[in-house]
Amino acid sequence: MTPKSVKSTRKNTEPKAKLSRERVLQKALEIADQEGIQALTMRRLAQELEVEAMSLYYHFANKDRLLDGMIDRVFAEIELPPAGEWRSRIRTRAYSTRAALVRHRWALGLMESRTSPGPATLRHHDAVLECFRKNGFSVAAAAHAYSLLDSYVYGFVLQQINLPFNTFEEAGPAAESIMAEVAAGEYPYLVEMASEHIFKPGYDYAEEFGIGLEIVLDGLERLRKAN
Amino acid sequence: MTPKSVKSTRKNTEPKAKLSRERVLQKALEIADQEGIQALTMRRLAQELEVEAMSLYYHFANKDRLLDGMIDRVFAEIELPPAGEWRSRIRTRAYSTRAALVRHRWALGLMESRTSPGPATLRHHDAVLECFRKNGFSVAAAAHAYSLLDSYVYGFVLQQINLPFNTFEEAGPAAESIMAEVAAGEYPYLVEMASEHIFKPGYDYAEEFGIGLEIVLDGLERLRKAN
DNA sequence: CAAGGTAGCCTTACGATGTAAGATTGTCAA
DNA sequence: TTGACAATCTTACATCGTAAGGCTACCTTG
Repeated sequence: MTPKSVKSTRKNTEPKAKLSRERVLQKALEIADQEGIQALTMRRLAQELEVEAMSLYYHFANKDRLLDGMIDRVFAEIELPPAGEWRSRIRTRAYSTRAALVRHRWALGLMESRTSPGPATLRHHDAVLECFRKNGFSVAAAAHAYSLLDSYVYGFVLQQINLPFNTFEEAGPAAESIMAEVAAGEYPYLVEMASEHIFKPGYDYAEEFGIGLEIVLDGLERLRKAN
Repeated sequence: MTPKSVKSTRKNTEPKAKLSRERVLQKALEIADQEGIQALTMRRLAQELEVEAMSLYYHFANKDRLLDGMIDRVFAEIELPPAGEWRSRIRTRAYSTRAALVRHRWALGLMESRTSPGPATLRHHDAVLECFRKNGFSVAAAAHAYSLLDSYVYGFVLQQINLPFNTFEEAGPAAESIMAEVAAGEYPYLVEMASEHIFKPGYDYAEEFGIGLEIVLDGLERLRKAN
């Protein structure tokens, strides 16, 4: 099947690596990661792969299927430690999920509207459920736990991505334009929060993640015991 | 061609309502709510307003500014009860937020990439912070609380929207195609969850919301006491 | 070997989209 | 009357996803 032998005889110019689902997905991820999802057009993607746009349609029915595939790749990056205490395994998974979604900032926005999960996604969900079920969670409790956990993780990333800045250091320029609207005295509590908490050296919103996560994990523990 | 050569100051037989930021936003919400955000094009919007597409650009610099305005309208719909115990006020707000985001399913997807909050958004955040600060939350605790609370709410809605179905009743048709992929025995815990919990009469994922929310509120209470 | 099938990529074309540039009109103050 | 400004329209263009079909090299089958 693999035409390894390039016996094209004469004038076989150069490489022209063959197209494949994987190669297309790989390049699509690169473009979206580096330049944003709006930079990912079929023509642009094809160009980077040294092909014409319509060639992509041999491997993907349409752009939506391509996006589905990209989402599945992101889920494949999320790791669930194979062994250990359930709480630390779930914690690791939560951090891993956040890392993947921040690494691929376009992924969350794509999840809305995309309702057909790929194999990596299904496999992942199954593994998490297994972790719950084998550690004292009833079926119902596992459902509650999963819902709470993922809601928190997804929601946190959504907010983190929307933030105009993450750390105090990079806030500098943005801070002024924001404060300009805000400082008129209309939003006293936002001003308080900004000046006394957020606009302080060393502040990093990402660190909030761990605080909320431990609270969520405590909640999961109670779900586990309750049933 | 437009026979609107109205004599002068007198209003004619309802000739043509004037365009305005508010009227444009209103119609944009209607279209997006009823037919999805992809149906909202400048031409379509203009048509519904009985106007040409380019006329919209007098009121909005570009489509992104229009979308910003729409998001702000959604935030304006979220209510925070003006009085009462903090826990019940925050609970009400959480339900109200979820309702608004489900009513306008396109809103969450738009929030990614939109980083300039409108006045209603700022006002809303300010009111919530006030509620925390006046009820024993330190500045830091209020920051943690807000992060956790909104992460949960946004994340839950994100999942709810992505679900192919919400209740058992509407699951019927979709269930089969899903189970077809899944039933091969590769995902035993997903199958268990589906058959023993989700695919049961009366199941409604939306009800999970309250369960997780109370756990989150318990967490907030502990944040409040801790500092 | 020839004949035909098929996998994989390309060419051309079309309708839809956001919006730049500038023309046109209605209204009102001077 | 004039002129200015606010609000809307006309025209045009680059870019997008993708439908329809063509081309070519390889493989199978006789």
